[in-house]
Amino acid sequence: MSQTVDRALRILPLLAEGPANLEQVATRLDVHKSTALRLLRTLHEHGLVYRQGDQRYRLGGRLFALAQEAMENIDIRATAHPHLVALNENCGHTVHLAVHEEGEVIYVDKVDSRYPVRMYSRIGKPVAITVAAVAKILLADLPGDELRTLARKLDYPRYTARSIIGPEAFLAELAKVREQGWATDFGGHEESINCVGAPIRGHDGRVVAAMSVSAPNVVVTAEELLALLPLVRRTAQTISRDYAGYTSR
Amino acid sequence: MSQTVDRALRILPLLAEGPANLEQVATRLDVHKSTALRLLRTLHEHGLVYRQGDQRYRLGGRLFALAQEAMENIDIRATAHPHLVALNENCGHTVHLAVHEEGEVIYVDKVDSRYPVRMYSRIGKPVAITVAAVAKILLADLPGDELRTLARKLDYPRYTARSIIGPEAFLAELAKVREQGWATDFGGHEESINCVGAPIRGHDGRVVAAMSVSAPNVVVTAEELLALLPLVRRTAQTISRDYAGYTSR
DNA sequence: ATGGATGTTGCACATGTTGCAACGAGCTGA
DNA sequence: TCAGCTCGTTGCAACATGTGCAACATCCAT
Repeated sequence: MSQTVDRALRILPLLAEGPANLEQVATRLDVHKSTALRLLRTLHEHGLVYRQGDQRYRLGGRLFALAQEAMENIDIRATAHPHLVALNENCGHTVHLAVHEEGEVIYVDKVDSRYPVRMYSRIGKPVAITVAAVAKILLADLPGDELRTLARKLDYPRYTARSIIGPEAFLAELAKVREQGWATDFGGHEESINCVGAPIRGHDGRVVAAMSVSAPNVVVTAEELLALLPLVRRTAQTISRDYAGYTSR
Repeated sequence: MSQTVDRALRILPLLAEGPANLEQVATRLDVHKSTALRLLRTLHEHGLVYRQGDQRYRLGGRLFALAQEAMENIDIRATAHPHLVALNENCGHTVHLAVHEEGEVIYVDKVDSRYPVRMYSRIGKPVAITVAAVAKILLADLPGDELRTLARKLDYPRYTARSIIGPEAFLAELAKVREQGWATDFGGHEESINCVGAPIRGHDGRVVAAMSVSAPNVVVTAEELLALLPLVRRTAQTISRDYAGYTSR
């Protein structure tokens, strides 16, 4: 909509790939050097890009601070957090909380496993949308037409032999998830990692977030993890009640 | 420099305070509604802001993804991480890694305490710059004039009775830190939390990052923590060597 | 010294941004 | 049901702002 702002913002993902100098930025934006310079300066003034010693630009620290504050405004987080911690203390595994936002699913909270072998994930990281248990839960709640459109647009990377490939398989899996009210991911993202997840619902019954418990094969088998399902679902329901009571609107 | 981009970027910290509707944004930017609308739409297209159900805007998920990627480009992180983990396994306390960037100090890595009582901090969070051990270490390395300018500009919040207040006290503390090559924070930020930290240096001897070990009083006394100082300094030196060898430029 | 590569500045032009005014949608109370 | 309010959206004309150019500055290698 706004050309100038659009150009400036296109610089950010570009720099996210790695530091770049003025000319590289100008070339990739397809604008004159002087234009790129002005945009970079404006971003710099706002702390969104940082100029390192060798004159190359990279993303700046303000970005972290903003992401940080944004995270803290997500009110489901505050409600859920103590319950996630309690669940973690109870079962010892990694607990995740995720929300959906316009075609992306992102982790917004995480309580680490107490076992030395931990899975890699990080708050703020976009979730593998076609395979993760939390993603299935969140997307299963979308209206049918919107979901079909999304399913067609998605990529279906074959992370492992058990990854879900293609819109039909994905829609079928989501139908199952919607039906049963919970989801699993047994090695669909990383061979040796299993998850079980459950939805957190707002006062109107819509899914507002999803939580999951994850553990590597070397710690517990898929069956043992599945045995935790009732506990996970109970926790999700407790959070839902808490949230519905708490939410002001 | 660029008015349009400047206005657009001013929206971000504004939304970081909490969700806002079009009119609030327009008022706070001091522009017409239609202008604010166009800027918001552009930010929206890039995923930096998100429009929630009630039509209010808040910061969007792409921000997390960007911050995430930016973090992973900070190469000192990759070098330091295994050493931080090793130190954590050795002493059990929370370990932090921080860097300095234009007047701000931010945590870029963290390994959590194995004790149940953990301090609150989060990767990406700006550090309490006037009291934290890592901040003292990083700022102590700045050139004298730049440092004095900065010291005069800073706020000195009285977090606790032991917080450092005022530029003179701060500069004196930094001189001591520079002299001795390590820093502490005994309850200057939170009454019951102590830290000891050491600098990580690049090939030219300049401080490129700082690391620290933190623990609450209820777990170990300040004296016991101080006993870990040699270990912390040794780890920092190991990372420095690793980094100087590794760095390509 | 000389040449090349890259960052920076001032400026004239026209393109994109701006505020306005009018419209639309949703809500409230009479 | 309608008038009256608030708040988001749209089209447009005026002109402020962003744009690319060309010249200059700086740095490095030869």
